[in-house]
Amino acid sequence: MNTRLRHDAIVRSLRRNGTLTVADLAQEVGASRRTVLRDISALRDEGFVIHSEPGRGGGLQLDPQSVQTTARLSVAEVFALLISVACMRAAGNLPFSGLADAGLAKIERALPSDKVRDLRRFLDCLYVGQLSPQVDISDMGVMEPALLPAFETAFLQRHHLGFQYRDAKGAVTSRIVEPQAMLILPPLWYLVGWDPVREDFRHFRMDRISRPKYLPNTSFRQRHVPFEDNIRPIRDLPR
Amino acid sequence: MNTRLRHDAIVRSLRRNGTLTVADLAQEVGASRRTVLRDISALRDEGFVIHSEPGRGGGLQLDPQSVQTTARLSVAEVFALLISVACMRAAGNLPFSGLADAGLAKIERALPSDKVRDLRRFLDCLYVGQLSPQVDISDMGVMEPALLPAFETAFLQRHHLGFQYRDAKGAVTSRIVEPQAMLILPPLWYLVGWDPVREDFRHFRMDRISRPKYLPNTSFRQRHVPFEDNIRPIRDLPR
DNA sequence: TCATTAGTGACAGAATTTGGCACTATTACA
DNA sequence: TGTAATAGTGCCAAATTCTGTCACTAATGA
Repeated sequence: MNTRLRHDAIVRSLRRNGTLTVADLAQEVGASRRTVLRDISALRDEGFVIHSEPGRGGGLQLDPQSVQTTARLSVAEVFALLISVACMRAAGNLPFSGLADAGLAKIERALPSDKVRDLRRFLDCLYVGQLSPQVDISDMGVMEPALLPAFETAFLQRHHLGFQYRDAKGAVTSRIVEPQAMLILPPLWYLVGWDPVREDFRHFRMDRISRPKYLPNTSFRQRHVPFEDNIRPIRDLPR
Repeated sequence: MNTRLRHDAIVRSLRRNGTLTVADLAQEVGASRRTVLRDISALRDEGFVIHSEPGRGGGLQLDPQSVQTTARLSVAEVFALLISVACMRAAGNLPFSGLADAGLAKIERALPSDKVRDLRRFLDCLYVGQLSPQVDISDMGVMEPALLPAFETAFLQRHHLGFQYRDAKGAVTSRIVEPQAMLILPPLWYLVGWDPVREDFRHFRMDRISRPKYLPNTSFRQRHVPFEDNIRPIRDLPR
């Protein structure tokens, strides 16, 4: 039996049985008493809280609050979680956000630092407002999955972003803008872009954008976007 | 050097240098070419996408999108993340939720199954409505951190829940209820409880509850709560 | 006082990992 | 076309790590 598998088996067994002696555990996982003790020591090093009592009637007990889990997450998945929690927090008075932050901070800490820097730069351009205007939900489209990656790339690389836009009357036009920010007024998301042809800022409802595509042959110098006071970036992240 | 450490070193090195040959990597991490090749194979098994080109000028290249991170999360932290994403999804048309779900599903899969069962039972009692009534945000209090754990325990163990409640006029009363559900109408959260004294359901704004405490000496048989059609449980979770 | 339990240290044997080597397949370049 | 450079595989012995055994200490309850 693999060391890792044995560690898992020990944690499971402790969770199931409450209190166990080292000898019991050794029999259960099919290893020697010495090995189990070494495993317990390793688990404690990894952050599991295991109480122990020597003497008659003693044994080991796992603190259930310390039960932990691991998972390998890709950068995109971490990013999605990050946004979810940041929005939740920015959007209102929500419980758990402290705990969720703690969890995210742990995940984030494990990411390579340049990726974190990119994530933060990207989050700098996300703004959240207090409440959405009253919206007919049935009218809402679905945001294209490709939109966010395209926006992220265009924003970070300072490239122009092209797309098809369907306005409130249903008319479709082709647009090319310099992406400046994203504005979240739940449940609506807006893309804020500088339109170099019209020489003005424009807000686009993100569920009305289709076929987004960044244009790698173009580039621009980033500007600051003037936003109202009650809109704040969701920059305010764990740690 | 530990196998795990070497794997991390290889990933870091590939990220930093873009393209590297196996020989370069071997020198960098201080291991033999054969060992590095074995490590690459192991990393691929773990989900890292590593492109390779044989022949002159070839080498290895790590797909940056596949960079992964691990973290150990406690059950409470996973729970908090779970709620965040579930609420986000229930509250409206949001991007990323697919990705966030995928990340959460990975985390959840690694949890002990009895904990997952508890989480799901608890989430069954959470309901989310479409939009909040217009609320004076400045009037909103802060939810007590102890409230959720107390509610969770009371709900799962079917114990009564006692607390102090401050109504809209500011009058404070002591309440004891059988917790039935939680209702989320962002940004407000409500506790739905059966009041055995008044023999009726009562809704309590959670930011007006203080000193929550479950009463382990009491118990009750759980009832179904009649809810309107436009309120749906946020049960609809990853996987 | 005694049986029972956690915990430590040392050491030999078991198991796993590592390095070296010979090999194949692929590619760029002269 | 030939040659050097590269990824990748299989095999085996050496190096390293892990495991079990044993002897021990300390703490606890009966």
